[in-house]
Amino acid sequence: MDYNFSAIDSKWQQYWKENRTYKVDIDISRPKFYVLDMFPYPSGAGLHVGHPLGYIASDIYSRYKRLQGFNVLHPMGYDAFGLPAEQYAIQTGQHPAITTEINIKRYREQLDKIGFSYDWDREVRTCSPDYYHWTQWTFIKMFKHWYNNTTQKAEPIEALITEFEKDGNAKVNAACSEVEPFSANEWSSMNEKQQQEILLAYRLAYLADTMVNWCPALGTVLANDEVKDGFSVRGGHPVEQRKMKQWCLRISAYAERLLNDLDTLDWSDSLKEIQRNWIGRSEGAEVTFKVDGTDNGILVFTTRPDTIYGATFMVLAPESELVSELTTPEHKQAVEEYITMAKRKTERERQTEVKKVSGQFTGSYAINPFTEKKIPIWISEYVLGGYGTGAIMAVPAHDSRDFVFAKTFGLPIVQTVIQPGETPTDPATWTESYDAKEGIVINSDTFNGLEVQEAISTINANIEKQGLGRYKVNYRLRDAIFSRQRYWGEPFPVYYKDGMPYTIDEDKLPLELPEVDAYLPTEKGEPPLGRAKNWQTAEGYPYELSTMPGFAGSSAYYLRYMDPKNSKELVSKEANEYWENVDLYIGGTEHATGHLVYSRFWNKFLFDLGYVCKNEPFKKLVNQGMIQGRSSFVYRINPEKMAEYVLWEHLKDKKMGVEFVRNYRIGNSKFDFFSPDAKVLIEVKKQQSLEKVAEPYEALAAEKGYKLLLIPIQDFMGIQDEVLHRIKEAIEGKDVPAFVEKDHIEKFPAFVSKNIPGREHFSDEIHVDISLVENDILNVEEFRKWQPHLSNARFLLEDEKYVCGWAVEKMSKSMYNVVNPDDIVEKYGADTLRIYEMFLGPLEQSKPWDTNGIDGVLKFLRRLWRLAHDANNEVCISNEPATNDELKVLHKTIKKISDNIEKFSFNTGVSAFMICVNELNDLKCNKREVLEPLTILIAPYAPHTAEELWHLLGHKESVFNAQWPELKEEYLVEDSFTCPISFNGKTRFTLDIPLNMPKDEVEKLVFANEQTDRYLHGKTPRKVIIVPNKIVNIVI
RNA sequence: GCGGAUAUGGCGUAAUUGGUAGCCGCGCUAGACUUAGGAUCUAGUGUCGAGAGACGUGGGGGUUCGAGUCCCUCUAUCCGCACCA
Repeated sequence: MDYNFSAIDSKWQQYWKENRTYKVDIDISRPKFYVLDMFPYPSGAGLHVGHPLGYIASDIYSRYKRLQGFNVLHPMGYDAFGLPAEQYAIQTGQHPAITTEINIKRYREQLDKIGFSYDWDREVRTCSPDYYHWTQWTFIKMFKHWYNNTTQKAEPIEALITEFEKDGNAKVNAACSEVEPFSANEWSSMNEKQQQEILLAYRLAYLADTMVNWCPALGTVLANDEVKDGFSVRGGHPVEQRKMKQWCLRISAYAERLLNDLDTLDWSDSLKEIQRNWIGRSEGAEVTFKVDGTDNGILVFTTRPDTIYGATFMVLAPESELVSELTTPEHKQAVEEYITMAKRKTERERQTEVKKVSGQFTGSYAINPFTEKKIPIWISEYVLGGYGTGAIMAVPAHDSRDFVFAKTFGLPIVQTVIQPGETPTDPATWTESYDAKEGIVINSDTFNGLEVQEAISTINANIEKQGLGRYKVNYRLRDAIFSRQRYWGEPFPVYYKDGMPYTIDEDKLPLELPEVDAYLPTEKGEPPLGRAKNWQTAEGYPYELSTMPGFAGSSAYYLRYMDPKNSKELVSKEANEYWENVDLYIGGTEHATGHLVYSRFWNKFLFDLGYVCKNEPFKKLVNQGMIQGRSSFVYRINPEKMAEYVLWEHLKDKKMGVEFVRNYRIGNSKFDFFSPDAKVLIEVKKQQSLEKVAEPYEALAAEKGYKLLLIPIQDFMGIQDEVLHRIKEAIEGKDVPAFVEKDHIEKFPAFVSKNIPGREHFSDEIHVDISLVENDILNVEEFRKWQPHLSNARFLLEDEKYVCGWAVEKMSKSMYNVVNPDDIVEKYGADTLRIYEMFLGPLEQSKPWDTNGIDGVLKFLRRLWRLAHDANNEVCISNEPATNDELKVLHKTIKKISDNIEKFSFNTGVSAFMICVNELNDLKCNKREVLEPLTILIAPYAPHTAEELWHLLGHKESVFNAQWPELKEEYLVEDSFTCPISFNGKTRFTLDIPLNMPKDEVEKLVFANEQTDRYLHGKTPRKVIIVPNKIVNIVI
């Protein structure tokens, strides 16, 4: 039988399904291994060849681990709540659940065709009530816990109440929103609403007025990682800042643990760096500056207490609550105008205006606690309300932003740090500030002469001693905003009583998403859930109308896979203690600051509560690169540009005998061409435009005594000769009609091949579906059928072919460059697709999809197949013992393949297989002793082919129940080494030298060789370097 | 602006981690077989040179017996963050 991949694919996919080959259960007799893919959002577009890249890699790894005796958990599911399904629902009225179901079905079909080893019995969908039951449950737990900074963990809210009843909140060291101090007595005298309000400030899931990213087009708020450059990541709609009451998760409480525990993870440095950046830890001091003439103070955060003597003014964020209090009557109007202006700006505008300096003086002054000088208090947008204390001490000499601000508003600049050995200059003459954190302190009283680092700690200590402030660590990480004004998400298990939120009882979970008549906001502007009937508790308390964001469902899915059918718990203790956490997680970098932060937080919270046994969810993480598309372009002729270009090419070289100029002006009228000698004006335009200008142009020409040629460009291609003829006649003084006959009025879209000269001057680049293009040559007939308006398309060819342009871009529907894996599987088979994707290059690297070379992979699989078949394609396997040469090839391959899989170097693995098959081919080896282990080796890469070969070798069970072949080093040992002999570092020839030969003998051997004399050129070597079993280098 | 990564034949890439640069595949050239086919097989293929040989891992410099690999510097591309005090 020939290598019939489609028959093999379907046969074994069927077999795996029927025999539940990939079903896994807890088995304490075997070590576990958990391999996880980032589950996909099932979009309407289906999978493209980029999606499976990571799945194939993790599948290879899973199968490899299984063959090594591990009990491998390798599940898959769907991140099924999300915007696109909802947008589609708004447009069509179809329930998102239906759309999602259809898409999931399609995804599943596509995934099945590639032959993954998922245990589909463990599938999860974030949108199914059995699943979001536990998302809601976790939310309730967060609502009922607070973060104790002293113990560094989440603790039950009841413990906090007990503490309040005993001592008030004075001794509580919590990560919380701002709360006024109160005593035990005050606590007991509060009514329930007041108490709830205080507790809300402590809860890990809390409701608060926050500045949010509001996207008017989507009608919802977005998380920071859902916004990029002031536009929504999904849809690209503008985003603005707005203050709204929202659910938030106090993820900032975990900032330090999220940061520190990064060190324990086997993730790439770049990814860890992105997370460190996102968490953004900075050490410094919190210092209070007294407001002049009052008892109030302004608290600021600074990382540079060493420069406090250089603080010559203060700046508040415009949204700071202190502003109204500090603004004096004469500055009130200007300040208020400034604040209104700042509020109106969208995130986008703020970002583009980063370099612009703006601000207003409040009229008030503060006292610098060290210099005791009066310094003015300003407000400016460059100080952010959400970071630090929303106020800064400005040190213009040593901070570039403060410097620009001081320069703009003429504020004083005082230098307090200098590079050793330099003499101070007047800061007013500087062009930029000295920001570096190194040097010697000056102008700072008793601290003069200290080195910056010493000064920071000394002044810090001084601040604490004087009671001005304290050492403080700040994080950039903000709490996660957790409400979305959408329909297609998890409902909050929350109802409102007396305006305060309460969670429903856990035994009432899941709180199922209600039906609505439309997926749009209500007339009152409430979220879509406002349309649901009876959306309230049995007692009549209204439920929350927002739903949870996308990351809610994806934050703990890896836990649910461990025990997906459990209706009593998120995950049983037994399952969690067996599977622990994810050993290998593969996915894209796009989740670096979103999902991967939220998941870690979520896991740490559950860890604090004792529901999970591991502190971190994902031990090792590998980011696969993106597979980009290779778009093809056709060049549509722009008739106006074309006509001008072609004419100009003729006119500029005096081909007409007279000189022409381009773009000639008479008054306000512009003509395309003019010849002063022949007194001819030429204008090229669309017929309709010409008719409009004909009259005034004729008048103008008549007035000057010029001849006027108005040339319509409709289908210019067909009338070039005619046009040129008319111009010639005009130049020669013959009387010519102003209009060329309109004999080509039909609209023929015309396209020009890529390498036609001047193409870039007269055509527009248009994406063309890549299925119409092969090797950059356009299939002209198919192209005409592609879209109705192209049926009459005409082409300017080169060598009778239409050559397309191309570019590497993101794979997307709109660029017509999407490659569907189904097509590749159909044409080449699943195993070829799998191997080819791995062969493309290193897993982490982004690369364009390019099928050049896929034939090589198919050829390789055929050659492998033929090792076990004779010339007539009959199975032919020898039971003779293998020769040493054959065993050497095999064991070399065992070593390489194992090493490469461990290192995730799948591309070099493929290369090793190719070498192996080539060598076995040369040896004409069809021995069972070699082919059997080889089949196991290749099974992770090419599971279908391997199963079939395994079967042909006489086995009844799946190859995945076999054992990974054992490496026998003894077959790899060589007795001699081909040693390069180099002169001055340049290799000249090689010598076979017995392994481990003593150095002096090697030297003798080398100098006994006549080739050595040739390269010595009669000179005596100055030095001979012999690195045993590596190289010999002779220095002359 | 800050941070990270990358740069090797015509193309995708490889190099035991400082030791023969270009493995494997594509493409290309030539040949074989053939009821010419986008099948299969064989040989060749970094550049210059008839040859000996010289040159060659983005550019320049350095360390070293020896550098694609280490150090300095510049350039280009990609990615992340971006008024974070």
